[in-house]
Amino acid sequence: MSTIADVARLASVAKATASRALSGRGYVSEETRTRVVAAARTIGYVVSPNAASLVTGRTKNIGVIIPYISRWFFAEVLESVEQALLEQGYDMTLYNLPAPSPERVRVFEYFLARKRFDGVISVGVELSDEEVDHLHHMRRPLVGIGGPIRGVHSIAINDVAAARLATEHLLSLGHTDILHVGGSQEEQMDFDVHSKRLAGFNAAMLAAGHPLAGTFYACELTVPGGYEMGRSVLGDPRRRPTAIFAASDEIAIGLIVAARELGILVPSELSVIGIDGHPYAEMFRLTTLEQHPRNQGRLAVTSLLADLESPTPAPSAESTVLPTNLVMRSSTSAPRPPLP
Amino acid sequence: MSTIADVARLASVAKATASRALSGRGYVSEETRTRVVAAARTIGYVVSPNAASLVTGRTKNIGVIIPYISRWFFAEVLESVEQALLEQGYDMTLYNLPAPSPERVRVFEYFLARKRFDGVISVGVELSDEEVDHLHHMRRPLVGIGGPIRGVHSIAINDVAAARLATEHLLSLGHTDILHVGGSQEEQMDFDVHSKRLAGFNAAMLAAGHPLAGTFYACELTVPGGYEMGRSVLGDPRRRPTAIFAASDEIAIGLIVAARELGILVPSELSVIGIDGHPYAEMFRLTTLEQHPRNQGRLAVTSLLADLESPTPAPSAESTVLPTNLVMRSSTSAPRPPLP
DNA sequence: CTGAAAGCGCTAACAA
DNA sequence: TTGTTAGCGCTTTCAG
Repeated sequence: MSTIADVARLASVAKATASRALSGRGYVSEETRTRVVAAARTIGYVVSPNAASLVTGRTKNIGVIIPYISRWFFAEVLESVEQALLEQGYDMTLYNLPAPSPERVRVFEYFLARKRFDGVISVGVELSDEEVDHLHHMRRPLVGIGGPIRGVHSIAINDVAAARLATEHLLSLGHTDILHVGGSQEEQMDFDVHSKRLAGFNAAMLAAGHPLAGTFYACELTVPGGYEMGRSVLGDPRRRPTAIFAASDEIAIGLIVAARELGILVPSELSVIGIDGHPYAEMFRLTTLEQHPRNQGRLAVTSLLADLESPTPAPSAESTVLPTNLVMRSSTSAPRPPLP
Repeated sequence: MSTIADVARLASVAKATASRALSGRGYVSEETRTRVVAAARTIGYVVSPNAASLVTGRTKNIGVIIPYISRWFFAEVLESVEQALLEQGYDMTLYNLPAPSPERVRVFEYFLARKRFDGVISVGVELSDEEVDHLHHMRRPLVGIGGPIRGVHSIAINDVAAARLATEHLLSLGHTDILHVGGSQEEQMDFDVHSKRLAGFNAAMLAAGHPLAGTFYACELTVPGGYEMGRSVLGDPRRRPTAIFAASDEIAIGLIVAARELGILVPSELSVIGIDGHPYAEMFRLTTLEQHPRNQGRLAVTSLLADLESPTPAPSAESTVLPTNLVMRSSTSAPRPPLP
């Protein structure tokens, strides 16, 4: 593998000049620049970012921590982040951390601590005070997606408001017998997403004067999770609701599959609304609140790289939540209220 | 950020000794080792892998190229690769390359060319001769998943055999009117997966003496893709098959959703078999050939790291295909032949 | 077993 | 505009 010394020799200049010519920093005459570039091409020279970062302190590498890869929302965020970073010439190093674990400690204390990254994006991970300190201690920008992180910018939707909006949509259609199927209140996701969505649902129901008793069912936030819950809760025609607000599209899809198996027509006999904007929504006649994960990903990258350019004094105490766009997408055949 | 010099000073040893003590390479008395380690702990020292790799040539970082993140199979591979690498103390840098594009060229000529990686794992990407040369030129191990790569080890299933096996399963149940829904023959995926699976299907059908005309339909390899195809091909009762072999579980799921919407009972009126081992298989009464993506991922990592330890002389001309386990998983209610 | 010194590949001062 | 020099943080000879 050739070094910049080889390039310099071939172009008959000093290493420093070759460096300036190739990196674009500092003055080089147009003529020598072309000579250096030509030399680099002929021997197939590519800078060693390791060596460069040793002296510049910049690695052109961003660390990303994320709890799931195969859930739709997270996969979309990841794709958009990777794409945005690549466009800007950055590498993305990925850490997949499903739950608090020994591995997680190791990632924070070892992997993230080695000045290998110019910055870190934390996707859907609620960091402990200690972890935030660890990260801040490195004096590198940090951006969050999915909820606030002390002292840094983050991108998130307002979960309470989203849940409330979704529920109000069902209420406005005339539904009164509405269920919420969401994540377990005992096993919270990070940022208490489960309880926030439940809170939004409850608020809307109470405001409309409906009782809350027996309106909430907890399941895993996956399609099979929603399916199982659907089988058990929709089986009994007497206690069957006319509408369900699901905490995620994946749950909603599972519910719809179960409903159809039980001979319940969706949406005419059962309206289902979810959150995310999942690409399967249309084929399942699902109404959903789009969460625009790709936008969130790009926004995070933009914000992080901006911080890198001009080290903004980190927002002191509270984090900045940039609310994302929330668009209600009604599917081809809109949910209908129960026939009188 | 503290350096090894700080540690050395605090422990009253030379930098070299501190280095030996912390890395475990070279002789250090048990007593000084503990002193050095203690010193490192107190000031929170973590090695800079960049600086270390500059002298050792090892980066403890593996590059991964993958065409999709949100498709189930790829997400699973990614998760398992990341996990296996982390266990071994390696970072994973991810490049998401959906299609041949200018971006792709840049990744190979720039990002992968900068000796930032100890090795590369290529998941489901068929590399051009030029790209393989690029990679080999770096004299770093390379492992493939999904199909052969010239001169290196790779992990893959036998697509022709898998398709044939799936089709034979349907034939053995007594089906004669079988369709294959798979990827377009014009827009091949890498490694010609589409045509291989079609070939396997055709072989089984011919062997059983069935005509091929009108048995193949092409769609996108996604759930909505399968759904659309299902709507159009299952709509007409006269030309409806009794069984379908889908090239992927995602297609199969889409087909089943469409079938159910059209009032076709699955599996009693329509048997569907797919490939992958998707977690939704059971709830959709789908029979599937498991492809064990997580095993493939771990196998790739093991193979790569082994190559790293003892630089095996690359398998000269042809690549080694380690066939993966192929298990047929029958769902709760098995596909049945058409009633006579 | 430990220390001193050299140097990995590169860029940033500073001179020229 | 270019060259010289120093040094980023670490590991590795090579002496001791």
